[in-house]
Amino acid sequence: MDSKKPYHHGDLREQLLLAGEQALAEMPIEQVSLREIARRAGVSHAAPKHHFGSMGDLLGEIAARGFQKFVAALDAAAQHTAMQSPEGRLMAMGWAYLRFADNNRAVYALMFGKIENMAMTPSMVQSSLAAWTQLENAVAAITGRNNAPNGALHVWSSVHGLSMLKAEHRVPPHIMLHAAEENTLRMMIAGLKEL
Amino acid sequence: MDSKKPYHHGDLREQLLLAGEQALAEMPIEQVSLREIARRAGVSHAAPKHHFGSMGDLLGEIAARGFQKFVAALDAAAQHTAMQSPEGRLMAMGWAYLRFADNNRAVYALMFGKIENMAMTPSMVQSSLAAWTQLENAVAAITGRNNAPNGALHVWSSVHGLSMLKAEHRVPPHIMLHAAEENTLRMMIAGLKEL
DNA sequence: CACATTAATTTGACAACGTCAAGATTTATT
DNA sequence: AATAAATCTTGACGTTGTCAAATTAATGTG
Repeated sequence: MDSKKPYHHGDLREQLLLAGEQALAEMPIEQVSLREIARRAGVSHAAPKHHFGSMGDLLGEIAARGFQKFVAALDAAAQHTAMQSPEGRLMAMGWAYLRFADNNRAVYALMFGKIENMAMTPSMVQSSLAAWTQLENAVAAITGRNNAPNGALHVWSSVHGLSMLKAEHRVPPHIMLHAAEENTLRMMIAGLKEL
Repeated sequence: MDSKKPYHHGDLREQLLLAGEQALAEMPIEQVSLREIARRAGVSHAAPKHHFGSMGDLLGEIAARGFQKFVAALDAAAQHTAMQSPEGRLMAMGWAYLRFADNNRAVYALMFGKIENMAMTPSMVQSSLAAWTQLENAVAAITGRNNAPNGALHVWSSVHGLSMLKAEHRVPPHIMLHAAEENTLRMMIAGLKEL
């Protein structure tokens, strides 16, 4: 059912997702509408109905894809630092997290709840859980398995908070951003060892 | 001009702000509309126009008030722990932060950018800056003045991230929340000392 | 190959939204 | 008391998400 090719025009479902991601990248999130996405895909305003029950379903699917790319990015960072120290690996994952948030602003905002009426698809829950597991593993190498959940929450909070403050331009101008980010990641890891 | 009392019906400006805050507390943020707020205030749908140029201006004012309450809450925590250790004080401020986010979900979301078209009023910028200064002072007592800005960013990131994850229900269910929060705050402070 | 069935898309409608312009109504000023 | 200014209402416009019905194309079946 998923693998079937075009019925009518093309694989509209895929086109809508791409158009949606493109729209999110090009315009402020508040003016990305279902009709705008349909417009970009070159179909009528109600065409999406058959592929996505509601706007929330479409955005939910985009967020789910975002989570997959997100997990992949963290994974790549982990793989790439597989033979470094656990601290070095966590540091790299932290930077990968920050980079992802920077390079996928709108999708990242979507993933973490900027839009209320967004469906939480099973695929999304799964990817989200995968990211946590990934993080707990990286943390466990430093704190041990027992403390991994609490450690992971600490790490996630720190990096996520930093991403959000940056994205919403809430970091005061007198702070030198890049150096401060490095410091924040270092402090985050230092704190981890006192758990 | 601000202190003038009712012209026509009552002080509608104030009523609209109250109705808005009430609406934000009672219904999902995405269905809080200008018309809904006007309805709650018992006036016609276009009545707000004279007091707030746009919906964003109204929400901006609500967010600005939120920031004032926020600063006051942090201040109270700082005062209340004035004779404790700097670490104890920062801990108390962290809990105050988390409590505020819990007790003022929608306003807190507003304050940190959940709604895009929100005006950033001067009063809001000022309160926001005040909160940073407050935090930097509390941090300076631990790290010294020079490191305070970077330390404050670390602290804010950690607590803000935790608040957001909680608010958006992104904390995995296998984590015992209250204890994990306490731990996160402790690790945050421990990291601060390694700056 | 014809014909019925099912899937995909369009068209048109609805209620709700934010905003604007024009009119009505009340308060302030002189 | 008369004029001006401020406040609120009414009605309109274009936009949005969603739904129902009509339309079109692809599939399945004799």
